[in-house]
Amino acid sequence: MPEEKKQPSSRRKTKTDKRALVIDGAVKAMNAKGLDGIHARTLAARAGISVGSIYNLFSDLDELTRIVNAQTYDELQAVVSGALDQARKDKQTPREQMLALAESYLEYVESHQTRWTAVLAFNRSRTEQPPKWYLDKEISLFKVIEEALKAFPGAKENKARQIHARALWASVHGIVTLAVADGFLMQPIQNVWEQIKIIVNAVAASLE
Amino acid sequence: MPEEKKQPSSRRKTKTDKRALVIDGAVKAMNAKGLDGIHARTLAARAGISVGSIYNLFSDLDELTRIVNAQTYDELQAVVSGALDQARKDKQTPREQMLALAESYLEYVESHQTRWTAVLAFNRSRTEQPPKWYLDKEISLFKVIEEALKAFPGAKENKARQIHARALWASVHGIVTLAVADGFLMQPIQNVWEQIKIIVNAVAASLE
DNA sequence: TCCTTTCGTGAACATCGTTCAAAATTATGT
DNA sequence: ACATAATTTTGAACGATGTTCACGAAAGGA
Repeated sequence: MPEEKKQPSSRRKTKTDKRALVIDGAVKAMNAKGLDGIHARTLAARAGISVGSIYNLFSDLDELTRIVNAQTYDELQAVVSGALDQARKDKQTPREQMLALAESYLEYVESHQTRWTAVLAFNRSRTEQPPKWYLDKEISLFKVIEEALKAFPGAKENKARQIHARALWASVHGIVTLAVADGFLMQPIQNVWEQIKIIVNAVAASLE
Repeated sequence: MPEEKKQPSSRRKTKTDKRALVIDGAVKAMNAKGLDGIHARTLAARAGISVGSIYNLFSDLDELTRIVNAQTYDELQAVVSGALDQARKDKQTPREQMLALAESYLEYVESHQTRWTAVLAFNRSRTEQPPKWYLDKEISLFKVIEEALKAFPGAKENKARQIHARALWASVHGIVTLAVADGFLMQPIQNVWEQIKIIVNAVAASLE
């Protein structure tokens, strides 16, 4: 019989406070220096606690990093689904809605390069399966595209729509990612946007 | 006036030999464990030399890693351009040629997952600009697609062809990469192939 | 107040990439 | 052949890193 965990009010509060403090510092460090900013001793010092306490608040640095990345995912998610809502309100065509979606993604990544590349670099560096709640962040991002696809006549069937959504998402993601990898040096943002239009327009045409 | 460097025959030979030995071990370690297999002490031991000698043969581990990755690039390059040559010999349509190209890429990555994810993870983890010879490996891979695009009527102009090539390459890359990220678990290879066909067919249709 | 439970601490451990002074080896000059 | 110079090899040592853990402090419940 599993006993109920008692939650000492005052102590619990200070604990979540410290967690929030560390997370806040980690977000700032991530914004400034990407993954290289995430170090146990540094973050502990900035939060005014000891190294060991980091491991009382988080199981390891990976968990902390995932929490920070989750915030980035949430932010991006808000931007992207906000763009879709706006496009719908403006009575844009399905194709225009899809383009608006992709554009919002490109804009977000371009103006948050350090944070976003940190997310991608971290995801690639970890070989083990990420926890479910973390995976869901990715998936819900991709669900927005699937939602936008429903407006197309040629994507009525569920299975086909899923595949198309995945293909579109992965493509736009690939284009943006390749561009941000060299800091939009070889590929100025105008070129990137043209590439996105080529793919989205081509796929949209096949669905109209 | 810079004097010519004399190259003592016997010594120089053993030096390149050791380099090759270390590289060979690094390739094997990379195949087996990805980036986690690349460690100075381990590689030194396997090559029968001391830790310090690694730094006599290479400036640092990054250089060694890039050399290993370059071999992977070369291998992939051979596979992909071989696929294009074959498709041309078989008198396939431009669209079929493009599909053959993408398929060869997917097949290579699927059967060399560890090595390929290591390449991508490494490229992302380094923030500094990679050396030119390393960048060229990426570029020459992308040139193959540009070459295949020349067969399309709608891609006669240079500028447009470059953008299309980049868009196609980045898209296929994105699709494959996203799939290999979770080891083809969520996305079985059949799905991945369907996604590729959607993109390539859509773009091909817009160029015919 | 005393006991139990929880939490915070920082020294300690293992491992990493990298450096460097000394030793070993090889080339060069006579 | 020998001595000297140049080069290479070595492994101990350095500074960081993530993580652990025994111990002491703090807080809760009786």
